[in-house]
Parts: sequence; structure tokens; C-alpha cells
Amino acid sequence: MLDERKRLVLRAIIDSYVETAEPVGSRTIARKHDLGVSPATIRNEMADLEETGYLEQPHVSAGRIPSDKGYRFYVDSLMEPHTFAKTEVEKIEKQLLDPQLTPERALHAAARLLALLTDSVSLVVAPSTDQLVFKHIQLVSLEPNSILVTLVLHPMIVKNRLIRTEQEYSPEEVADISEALNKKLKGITYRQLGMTVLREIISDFGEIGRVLVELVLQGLAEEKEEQIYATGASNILTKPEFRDVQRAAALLEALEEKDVLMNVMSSTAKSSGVQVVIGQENVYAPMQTCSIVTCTYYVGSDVVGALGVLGPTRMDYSKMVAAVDLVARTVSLLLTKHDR
Amino acid sequence: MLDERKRLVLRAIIDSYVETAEPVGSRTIARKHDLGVSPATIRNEMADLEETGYLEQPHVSAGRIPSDKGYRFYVDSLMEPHTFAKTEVEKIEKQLLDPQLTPERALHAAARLLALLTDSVSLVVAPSTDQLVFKHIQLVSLEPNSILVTLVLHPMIVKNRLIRTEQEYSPEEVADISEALNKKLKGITYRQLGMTVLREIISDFGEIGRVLVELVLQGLAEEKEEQIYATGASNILTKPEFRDVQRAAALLEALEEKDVLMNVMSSTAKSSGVQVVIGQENVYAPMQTCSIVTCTYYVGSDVVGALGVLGPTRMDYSKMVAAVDLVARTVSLLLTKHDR
DNA sequence: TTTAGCACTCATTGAGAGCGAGTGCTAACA
DNA sequence: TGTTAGCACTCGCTCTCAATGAGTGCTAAA
Repeated sequence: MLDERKRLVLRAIIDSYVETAEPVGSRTIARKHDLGVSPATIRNEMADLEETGYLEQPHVSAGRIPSDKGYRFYVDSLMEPHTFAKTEVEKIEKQLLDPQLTPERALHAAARLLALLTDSVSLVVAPSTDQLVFKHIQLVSLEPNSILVTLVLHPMIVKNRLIRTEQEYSPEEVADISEALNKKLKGITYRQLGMTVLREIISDFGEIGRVLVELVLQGLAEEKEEQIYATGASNILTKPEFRDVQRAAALLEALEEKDVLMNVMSSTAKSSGVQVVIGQENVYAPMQTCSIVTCTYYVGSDVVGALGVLGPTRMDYSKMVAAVDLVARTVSLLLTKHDR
Repeated sequence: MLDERKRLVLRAIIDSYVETAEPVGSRTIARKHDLGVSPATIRNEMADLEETGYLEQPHVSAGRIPSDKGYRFYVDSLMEPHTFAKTEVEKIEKQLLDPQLTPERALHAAARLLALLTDSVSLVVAPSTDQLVFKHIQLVSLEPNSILVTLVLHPMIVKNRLIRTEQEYSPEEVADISEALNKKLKGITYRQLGMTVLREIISDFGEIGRVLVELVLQGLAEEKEEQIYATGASNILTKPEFRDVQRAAALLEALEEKDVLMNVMSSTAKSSGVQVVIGQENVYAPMQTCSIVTCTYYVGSDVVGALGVLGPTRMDYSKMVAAVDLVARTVSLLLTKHDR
């Protein structure tokens, strides 16, 4: 599709533009990257690359900048994989694989680490409860009509809910129900909780059962708040593409809207492996000058969440991909180990 | 100290400047606020106010802007209390006093509400565990050497910790210890846990006791992450004082540093009632062009946390104070009601 | 096919002029 | 003695205009 020299030129332009954020001229390339040809030749190549849509020209007397299509080609076919220094990898692993850390905290740590590593905004979708396997459910009577439900899910994720009942229950009754529920639920996920099981729970456990099923059905929807978060917003403000404060404000606002983030992440991190969404490919308008790099993470072999970074389209894709991949792998390892 | 007319002039200048963010000239004041004197007279007053430090002049051919001292005087002696519309108050109460809400969620809701209400950044310090009274402690054996500790604290705040022991414990042993611990701790706070009680726990409960005491002593320090948060950062970016992106970035960074926030909040919300810290009074340099309005909140009659807002010194202090006060009161009410 | 040369474009920069908002001072007035 | 009208003055802001220079496309020669 593109001959060797055009590829070299495109790569050179992207590398330079990513570094400097300035439109790149033919002279610059001739000087910095020794392609063995003169600026004039490069100009011809650049004109071709612009015609085929890989480059854009802000105005006639400026250099070229990569288009979304240019970045896309770069990501798919041009860039060389980035590798982190061994010490860096070890630092990351050391911070995340701390066995003291609960999965929730580890994910927060991962978000901070990723933001630091990439100097961008990091996005994390925590495991959604309904994909995790029940490990333990515990009901404790606090007052006669107030019961604490503690849910322990597969990779040691703990959730609490408080329920209030009309009827009064003795601690013993509650303990019995707790044990019975435990037997019924152990080893399955929210998702696998079919209607039959729910009906059984209602008929077996009376009011408590009813309230519990309500709890399940309302889907813990309000959890979205806690389930997705963005870290490192300040990193992005210093980038030249956000010198326009309006745009920065719009983006920040989006980052505070959990619904928006959720949409963005779920439309991006569809399949496995590292995904890159570039500029206009983004469904959400205020982010169309940004790119998003995401990766799913696992408990064992089940996808339970995703994490990634968000930055201007002018980003070091190679490094971003490597960082997201590394952190996602490490998180998966951690969650899977927690399993034991 | 200041005669009546000077006070009127100062107030007029502050009101106008807060609204427009433009230096205020003598003509503007003569026109808008009917003081019954000519611009020339007002000019004389303004010159006096500048000499005594209540006003500043960006340059000689501009109007005046309030100094920190001016704002301070305004807050202490000049401003009239703001009152919210009844419908607004009801809306807030309705959103926060939802009995379904856990205290944690209510506080998050309060933060969002406060940010919305004041169009600023809201800051919340959640109740710190060590000031709350034990309501219930529950140990559950998940595996022979892995125990889930669930702590229920006074206004229905639930914390979980996972501990791993060298020794193996049977579910029954764990249940026994749980019950005994419960008896020992019920009704006191972390703070009141003297050395004697800790020693008792170690000697009574062996390894589990030791691990628990370690948990207590390490003070749940890592909790800072969850204990303080800032919401609504995007609100502040659109204000003219943050057109300088550098400054905005510095502030945002500060908001992501929990340590910094913690310092700021604890040095501000010292005594009870609404506190206002203006500009230079702020200990933290990047915030010295900002003011902070905070208020403590209560469970019963005990201060357990604080909340507030952060904005440029040019803020509607009256409204800010009213909003912070209202939200703090509502949160206190909620937490105290949860008590039942 | 490559390259040197050259005319051309256009964003950016800086100087200078004019504008106007706002001041301080002075002198007259109540 | 306090107030006010008048006026000269200051200075940031905006506009214009020319100069600059980076970078281009095109042409013609190698």
C-alpha cells in the first residue's frame, strides 16, 4: 500500500510531531532522520501522503501533521513495540503484587501507576459484581430489623449492604438463613442466578429473601459511582492541545460523568488484547481529539474489567500500548493469584 | 474603623467584582449603587480604601479590585447572609436524607451536590474511623488461614479487612473469637482502645489477636485515599482566574494529592461552625489565589468530619457559606438519624 | 527519479498609533 | 469642611502594517 520510503517518512513525521507538537517540515526530517534524500524529495512524498489522507496541513506555509488515518496506520503497521526497563517493570510489579492489597486498592494503585507511567489520564473499570463468583455470603443481625449483608466474591472482593426488614429476626434466625444461603450460592455468579434460584430464595427465606432478591435485581446499579474512575487529570492539562481551556473543561467534565466513562470504556474495550481508539473513531464528541488505549483484565480466564489511558491523539502509542498491556497483565496476575 | 460610606463603597466594589471579574471604577459604582454622591467622591473613598489596604489597583488606569484584607472584612462584617429558596433546600434534603443511602454514599452525594450548588470544587473529609464507636465486629472464616473482619461503626459505616494467619483456625474458633471481641469492643471508639485493652486482645486471642492489633495500630493509615476527595474540578476551569492553564494544572494536581488536601482541610476546619480561609491566609502556596469555606459535621454531638468548597478568592462568600452550612447540617442530621 | 532553485503563502512578531476607561489633582462650590 | 466638576494624564488594549521566516509547490536541470 505504502512503499518503504513513504512509510519511513510517515513514521518520521509522527515521531517528530509526537515529540514536539509542532507541524513537521521537510527540512526537519531530512536533517534528523537520515533518509539519504533531499528535502525536495521528501516534500513530494509528503504531498502524496497528504493526498492519500495520512497527513494534514494546518495551513499552506506550515509543515504537516498526522491525520487520524495516519495514526491508525502507524499503530497498525508502523510502530515498534516499546519495552520498559527491567527495573521499571519490577517497580510496577512490586507495587501491585503486594499481597496485603485488596483488589480494590490494587486497582486504585494501578490507576495511579498508569497515569504516572504514561503522563496521561488513566481509566479503570473495576470488576463488575455480576461477573464474579460468590465465595461467601454472610448475614449478621445488628438490630432485630436491621441486617448486614456481607458478600465475598471470588478474588477477595468484599461488598456490604445494609437491609432493613419490617419483621423482626433473632440473631439465630439470621445466622441460619445465612448458612442456608451460603450453601445455595457458593460457586455461582450473579449472572447465573436464574429465576428459579431467586424464587427459591423468596420462598425459603420469607421477607429477608424478598429484600435480598430486590437487592440483586436492582442490580447494584448505583455502584457505577465506585466502579469506574479516572486518575491523573492534571497530567493532561499541561499538554499543548489543551491550552484551550474550554476544551479542557469539557473533557474534565466528561471524566466526572461516570455514565459517559462507562460508555466510552465499554465501546472501546470490546475484545481481548490492547485496543486503540483514535480521534474521530471515538463515539463521544468531546473526546474526538483524543485517543484511548485500553485492555481487559482477567480473573483466571474470565474477563472481569478493563483499564486504559486517555490522551491527545498526539501520544506515544507504542509506549501507551506497552504500559496498558503491562499493567493489565499485572492486575490479572494479582487477581488470579488472590484466587488461591 | 470604616465609616458607613466606606463600607458601602467596599461592599459595592466586592459585589461588582465578584460578579464581573473586572476591576471596578468609580463611575460604575456611582451608576449602579445609588449612593447619592458623585464618582469623584467615590474616587476619594476608593483612594482611602486602597491606602488602608482593602483595595488594590492592578495598574494606574484601571479600577480597583478587593484585596485579601478587603474580602476578609467583607466576610467578617459586611456581607448579608444568603438564604436559599425553600424549594432548593427541600431538593437538597430530599436527595441526602434518603434512608436507603449509606453514610458513604450520602457523603459522595453531598460532595456532588455542593459542587453543583456552588459551581466550585467541593471537598469532603469522610468520618475517620478512629473517632467512631464500634457497633459490631464480625470475624468470618473464609479459609482455614484467611479471615474476613467486618467492622460496623456507629452511624452504619462498614469496613472490611482481610487477614491471613499462619496458624489455621476452624470456623467455630473464629466465631467464638468474634463473639468475645464483640463483647469487649462494643460501645467504644478506636481512640479509647487503650494499651490495656490491646494487650488483653493479644493475650486472649493469640495470633488472630496479634494480627488484629497490628491492623489497629497501623491506624488504617492507607485509608486516606478513600477518606478525602474533591469533586467538580471542571467547574473551576471555566472561571477567568484559571485562564492560565499552568495555574489550573497546579491546582488540579493538588486536588489529586490526598495528603495535601488533608493538610488543607485539617488546617482550615479547626473549630466548629463555618470557617473561611481567604487567599494568602492559605498555607498551601498554589491555593493562595483561592479561598476555602469549610464546616465540620457531626454524629450526635461529636465532630467526625468536615466538608467545604474551594474557589478563587473572587467568590460569592455569602452563598458559599450558606451552601456549606446547609449541606453540613443536612449531613449531620443524616448521620445522627442513622444512629437510631 | 531526484534535486536545486525560486516564487509564493501565510502565521507570527513587533512597532506604532489611537482609543478609552479610569485615575489624581485642583479649584470652585455649598 | 466636605463635595463636585473639570481636566490632564496614565496605561492597557486593540488595530494596523510591515517585516520575518518557515515551509510549500512548481519547474527545469541533472
